[in-house]
Amino acid sequence: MMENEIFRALADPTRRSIFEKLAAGGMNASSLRDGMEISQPAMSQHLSVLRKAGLVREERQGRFVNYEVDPDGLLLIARWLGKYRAYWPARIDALKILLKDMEP
Amino acid sequence: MMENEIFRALADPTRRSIFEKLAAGGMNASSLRDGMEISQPAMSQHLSVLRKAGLVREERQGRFVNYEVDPDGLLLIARWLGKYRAYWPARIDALKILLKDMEP
DNA sequence: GAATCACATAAGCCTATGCTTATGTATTCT
DNA sequence: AGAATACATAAGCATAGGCTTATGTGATTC
Repeated sequence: MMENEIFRALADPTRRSIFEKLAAGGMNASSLRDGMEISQPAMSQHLSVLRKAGLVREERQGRFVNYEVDPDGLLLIARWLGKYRAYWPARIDALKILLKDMEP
Repeated sequence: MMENEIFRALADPTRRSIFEKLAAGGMNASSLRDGMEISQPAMSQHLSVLRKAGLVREERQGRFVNYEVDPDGLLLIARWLGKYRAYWPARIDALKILLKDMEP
């Protein structure tokens, strides 16, 4: 799981939508498609990209595969953001406090 | 400046390198190229993408153009990350405290 | 004011990427 | 066992994205 894969995964708006949907609660690939106008293979491919980036993880349940947000990916983004804390605007200045714990 | 432009800008490793270099201190486009094996037009194009994404801002100084990190872009990422605070791993749990201030 | 410098833009090429249709692979149901 | 369901993978296509070479533009220097 690399920084590069994460940002490339999030560069696609459809994938960010999928991720956002999963953040509201884990679900299987079919449920994810509901109301999304996306083909089954396209969804499968997007989930694969998200999974390889560490943003999402899967768990087989019978013939369904349940997907959920993987905190590991979010941690990497937080770390990336942390590198630039010197430039954070004042509104998130408080973040500085916790950054000590975030350093690799 | 949109969320989409930000993530797409950061999806390219060269652009993340440029951004990281700028985070160490503002400088002009030529200085940015030093030790980077990148053509002048390529650098100019990357800077344009970063600027349109709100990650970088420019200031003309004579015939040089000085670039520096734009905190606005970072704020957007922080906001995006904030949406998923429920999934942040324990190590950045402290972030929750400040999130009240980050909400739009 | 002509040459030079710093940078931006244009046009074209090549690869990456997201989609489609078709097919493969588990798992469940009858 | 056979059909159906849920999903993954393969192959092909069309567009997007990053690079290159060439040229344009604004500022400085001689």
